Amino acid sequence: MRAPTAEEALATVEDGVERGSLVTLFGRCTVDYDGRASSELGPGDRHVMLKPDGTILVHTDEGQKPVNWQPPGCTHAPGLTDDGRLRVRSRRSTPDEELVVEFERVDQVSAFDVTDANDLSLEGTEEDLRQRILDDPSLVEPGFTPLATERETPAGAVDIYAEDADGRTAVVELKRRRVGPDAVGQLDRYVDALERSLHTEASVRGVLVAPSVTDRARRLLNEKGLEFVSLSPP
Amino acid sequence: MRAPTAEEALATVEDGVERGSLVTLFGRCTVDYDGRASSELGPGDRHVMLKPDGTILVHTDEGQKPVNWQPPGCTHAPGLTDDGRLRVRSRRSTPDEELVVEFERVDQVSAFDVTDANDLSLEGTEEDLRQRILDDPSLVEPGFTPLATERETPAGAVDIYAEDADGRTAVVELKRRRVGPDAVGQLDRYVDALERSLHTEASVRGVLVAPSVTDRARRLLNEKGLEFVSLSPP
DNA sequence: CAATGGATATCGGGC
DNA sequence: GCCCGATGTCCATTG
Repeated sequence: MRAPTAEEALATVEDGVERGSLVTLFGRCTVDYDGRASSELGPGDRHVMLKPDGTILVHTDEGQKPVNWQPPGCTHAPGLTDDGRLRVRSRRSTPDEELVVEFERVDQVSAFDVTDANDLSLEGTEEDLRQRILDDPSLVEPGFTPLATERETPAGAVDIYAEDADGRTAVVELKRRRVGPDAVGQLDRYVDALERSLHTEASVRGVLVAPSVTDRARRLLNEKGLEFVSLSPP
Repeated sequence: MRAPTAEEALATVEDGVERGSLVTLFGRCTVDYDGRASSELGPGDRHVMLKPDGTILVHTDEGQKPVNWQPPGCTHAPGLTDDGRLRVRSRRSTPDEELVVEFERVDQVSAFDVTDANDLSLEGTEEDLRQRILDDPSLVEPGFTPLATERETPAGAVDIYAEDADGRTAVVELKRRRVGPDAVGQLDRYVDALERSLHTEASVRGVLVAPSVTDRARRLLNEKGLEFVSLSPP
């Protein structure tokens, strides 16, 4: 298939953006970004995708993440440079950001009409782990009784607010996968905030529920007097 | 351009994967994922990208993130289903994961040879903020003297380990953008660990350096006796 | 709008 | 390979 001229490519991009198509480009280009940070990328062969929601993605041959991008909400402004090259500017505000892709050569340009009514069904999330515990609280420990989920504290909402067999208040922090020190700090903040806000004599138990913990997280749990229960999403 | 048959598409994908090209597909497909979590996605029009490093990305018309994906390191296994449809399986181990894309219809298939020697130059990172402080420590406060970066503590490496004008030890945690409670917890862990490991009488100062903090983070800083200095990456 | 925390996070560096 | 923290994180949810 013959490579398009800059003018032909521009026409396809303009029409595709106008019509709400998903537009793709492949060719040799440079990329400049300026916004929350700023970056420059010299010439190379890359794949560029413009989505009708304002997303732009620039992919190289490596990595899952685009080498440059803009999130949804941008306005795509295709055009020609003074020396007749295809250029796409994607701009947004809050924050003020712009991505500019300039093509030395366009190998292919395509526009696709997308019909996608289907939603992703995903299993194995933290929400699934929470439901597993609510369905059978004894998985945490015998006599464990959840009282609320997402209960607000001055430090934020706790995943599960509960009472143990002895009537002591307990806070559960859930993680769908193996956890490090961050999750311990998070749980500690909740326990601390709850003990202050309840201004009760008895201390509040903090329980981290996750498949496993790292050594350092385990040490932090011990230091802070927090507990760990091993449990995975269903 | 005529849409390829499943056999034609398969030949292009097989050849492209074999040759180390970047392969793209557009068409109506279903997607199944099983691994760290699992998901199903019913039929819809999507863009699929196979990278030579083993990445696979499935994009809909919305969002910056692919609706399904596999990170680098997968083996792409294109083939035909029993009823003659194009199917691409991408598999990896550690963790054991598989993504399967099955096409009801292929509108376009392409294979691109990618030459990209250029590296991204990025400015405005936490590293840039650190350099800014090392170049002029008085930006933190008069008499501030950095002694080490990435100094190890039992809780992890601190961004900047320093001494203030009075000879007190100080720990700096850097963030390139506005911070929430998690950064305060991180700084607190470092201060705590250092005070223990130095077993010194004098307490260690903890200083959070970032453009700004949220209300809750500010409250946490006060509770913990930690400090904040407003500073942005250059 | 900002804020908060989850994510199949991804990515890179260190060990 | 695991661990740990940064990320232009993105993203949904909530106020």
